[in-house]
Amino acid sequence: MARTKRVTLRQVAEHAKVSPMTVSNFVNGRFDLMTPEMREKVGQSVKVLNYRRNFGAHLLRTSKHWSIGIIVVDASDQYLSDGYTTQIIAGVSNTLNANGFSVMLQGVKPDAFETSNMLTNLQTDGLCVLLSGSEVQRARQFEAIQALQQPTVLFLEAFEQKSDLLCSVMQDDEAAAQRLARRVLARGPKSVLIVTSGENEWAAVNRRVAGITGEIDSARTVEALDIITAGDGRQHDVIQALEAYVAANGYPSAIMCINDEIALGVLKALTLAGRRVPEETSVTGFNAFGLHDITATALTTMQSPAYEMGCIGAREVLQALEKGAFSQDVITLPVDLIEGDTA
Amino acid sequence: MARTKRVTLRQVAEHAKVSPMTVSNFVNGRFDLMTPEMREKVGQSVKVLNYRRNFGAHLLRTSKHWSIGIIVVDASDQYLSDGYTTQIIAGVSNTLNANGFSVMLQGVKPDAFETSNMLTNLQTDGLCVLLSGSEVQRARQFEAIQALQQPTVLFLEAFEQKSDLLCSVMQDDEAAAQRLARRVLARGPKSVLIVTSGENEWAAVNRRVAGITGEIDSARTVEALDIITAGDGRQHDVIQALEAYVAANGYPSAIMCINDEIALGVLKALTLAGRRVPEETSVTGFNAFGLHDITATALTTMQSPAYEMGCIGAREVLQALEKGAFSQDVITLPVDLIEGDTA
DNA sequence: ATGAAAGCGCTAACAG
DNA sequence: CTGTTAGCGCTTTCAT
Repeated sequence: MARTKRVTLRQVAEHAKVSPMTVSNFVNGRFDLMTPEMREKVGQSVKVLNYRRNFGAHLLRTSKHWSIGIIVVDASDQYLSDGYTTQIIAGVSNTLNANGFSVMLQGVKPDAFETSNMLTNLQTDGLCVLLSGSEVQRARQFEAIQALQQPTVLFLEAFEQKSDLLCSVMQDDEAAAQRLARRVLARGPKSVLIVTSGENEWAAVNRRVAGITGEIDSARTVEALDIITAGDGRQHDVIQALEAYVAANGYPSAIMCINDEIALGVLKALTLAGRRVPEETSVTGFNAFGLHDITATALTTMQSPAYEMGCIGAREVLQALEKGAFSQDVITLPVDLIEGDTA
Repeated sequence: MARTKRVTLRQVAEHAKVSPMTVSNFVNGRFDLMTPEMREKVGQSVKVLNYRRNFGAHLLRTSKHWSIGIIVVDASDQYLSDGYTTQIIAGVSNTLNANGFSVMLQGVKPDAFETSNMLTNLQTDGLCVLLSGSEVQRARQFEAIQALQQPTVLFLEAFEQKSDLLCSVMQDDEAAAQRLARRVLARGPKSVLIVTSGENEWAAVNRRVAGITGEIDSARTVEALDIITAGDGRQHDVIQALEAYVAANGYPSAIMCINDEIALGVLKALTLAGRRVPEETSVTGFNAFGLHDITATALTTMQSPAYEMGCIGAREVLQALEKGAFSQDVITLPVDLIEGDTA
């Protein structure tokens, strides 16, 4: 790594024949502390020498990292395979980058959270976190975050315990699930099957299930309501789980899936079995990620404001860093219904 | 941000009643420079005081950031919407994190590359880059990278100009395209249509087109070979572009799409038009991202080793940082055929 | 409006 | 094996 040594502030000062302090002021935009000629002169030298401040020295002095960490807790190495996650990250990173902050990204397994180098190295000013795992694991993750004493935005999840350093940004999963359930109920289904997956246990998934079952229970028109977990939620598992269910119980009149990927798997299984959708069995997804209309019959699903959530979360961290407090404890965004043809 | 001041190395030294240097040695794992008792004593103090080294001071002294930047050049804000990209990033970040490095991520518009804060702030030891844009733009991006003098891994792209600081990690798009074309040619199509998109101009796309056309030309069995560009490659554009083409030329006997998303759009259009696949028209995709078998007839496509490419690229940067040179200029990985039912 | 002095927390180099 | 010295490049503070 024989990199040529970088130009220092002092060298610029010598070049411009001023004191280092004036150069520092120039670099930091404090132009009111110098005459226009001075400013011009120093500006020239900075440009000529291609000066860039040494980040380490700056950091040592100011202890501001200008960096926000994004931690994605996921059971799989492929922690960016979910469109929901990536949209949030895109929103967060674009907003932060536009404000001069850099973004550190790390995917972590649920039980490795506390020991991840994002948490141990502490090179950030704040955090954005997507938790997952069992309730116990999530609680431990939550504790680890609190111990850091950094302003943190928690996506998709809110904890009882409030703090000035914590802000939750979520979508209204329960209301969305209710909305979707109402749409399904309009067809007067006798039986409803909910399909979830066990790969990642998101708090949001529980809220969706709660929303659906609540709405169905209070309607009192559905005779049978079952819930199955389809392995890790991929194609193969979904089809297999559905086949097993159908073999024992016959086809339900409606299948509500906890996300679009599962719904597409269900849709395929039904199509292959020659079952008409939605006439014989209606199907719904959740959290459209751009491929809901890829099938011949477009999937009925919910459109989450993921990118926007990312932007909002990022703005909240920035505000917390600037003003010392988030604007709110919990920010909940509405979810839109995509009126497809499967329910 | 009234954060309690962090414990310093000096304080640990006082607590353990040793010199700061010994603590430093302890923290940096140089245990051979101290007696076991010393090591034990310092270890206790470090744990009791919950000491963590000040990153700024460490950086100022060593000028090692322990950080690698990933830059994704994309025309859209949604720079993480492509499964190919996200798999590469997952591979890169997991590998780097496992080796104690953190990862900085930034999405950049093609013409904002040089001014992105990743390039101007220079807080990284090395870079991993996914370029896109017109040839002129990509050339400019390439120049900007060279100016940084940091070891850089270029994904999906290789430039003429070689350098010790540069390494390309790619998949063999041309060979893969040829392989796929041979599969298509086996059905003896009279006419072939290639569908690309204009959203991002990846160098890889050009190689795929070259592979397909080369194979078809040399076979001399196809009467008509056309290429169309379907807007930004989304559903709507694809269907519209295909309809326009068909209205003018009729249905081709084979449609080869430059990626899976386009292929799924084509598949939908054909299904809706009642055209049988692959009997009347065969269809192929490229770069399967997990949804190739979501449709009733599984898509014939190519499986790229994206995650692995990410891991390999990351290992190369690490090696370049350690030993001062990459293992190779260009690393090319093979692409596997996924034998679906659409071609 | 400009400059000089001091020190942030750490580690390389050397002395004991 | 342990300690001392010096200084990385910058900015805060205070003096001019």
